[in-house]
Amino acid sequence: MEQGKAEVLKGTLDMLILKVVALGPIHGYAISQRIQQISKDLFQVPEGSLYPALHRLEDRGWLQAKWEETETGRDAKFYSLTRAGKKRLSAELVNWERLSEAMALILSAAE
Amino acid sequence: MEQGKAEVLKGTLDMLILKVVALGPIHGYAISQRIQQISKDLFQVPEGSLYPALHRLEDRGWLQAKWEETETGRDAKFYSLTRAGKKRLSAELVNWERLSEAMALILSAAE
DNA sequence: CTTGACACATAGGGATTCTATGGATATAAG
DNA sequence: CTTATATCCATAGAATCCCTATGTGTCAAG
Repeated sequence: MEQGKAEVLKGTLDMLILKVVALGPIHGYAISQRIQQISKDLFQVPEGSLYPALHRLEDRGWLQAKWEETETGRDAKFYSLTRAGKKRLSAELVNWERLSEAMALILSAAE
Repeated sequence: MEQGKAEVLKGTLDMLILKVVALGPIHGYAISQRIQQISKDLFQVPEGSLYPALHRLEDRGWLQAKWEETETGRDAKFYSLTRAGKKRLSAELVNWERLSEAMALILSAAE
């Protein structure tokens, strides 16, 4: 509720991760930074939320990971979307549209 | 994810209830129907979610309740916003704006 | 007289996320 | 050199929020 940092809306973290990974292979730590950056510093994704989510998405077959080196020579787990992950993302995007439109209907309702 | 009924976005139920109550005094059962109706039948609010939420909002001082008769002669608990509830709602609306804009930023991000 | 709508309520559990903590490596600061 | 900061991964435990399932009672319709 405060001005400044905020948590991601519950239930949307998976979709946000899938979307960022869809922009190109990327490792976990960078995903969280990217979300923060694109959201203009609004959303924080703590590592205790991020990594369990990544494992969940991998377990469900939406992400695949392989260890590679970053530009700076560090080892990092790079994630990319599977075919199922792409389908899942697109379904989640469609669903988000419906839900946020319904939200708008209610929040703009007048007596 | 399916077409048809959906759950409310997690974390938004309190705001939706406050908003509907802000339209005028209304009892619990009708709140859930109203949310469903305004959302064009998308959102379902099961009673097991609704009533605990109403009690929570009352405990926090955002809603006040009194027993009255409905048009059809039944007893029902009519809720209205307290002053604190109005402030809370308006804060939640502002916050929702910020969050959904940040969501849009990420979901429309291109490489 | 039984089914369905109305109206309230709670217990118990599931899913998701957070806080707290841990480890390891690189780089910059002092 | 040593310390702090940033990078990168990970898990345990708790908190939050919501749902399913169940229960009570009333009223109207058939």
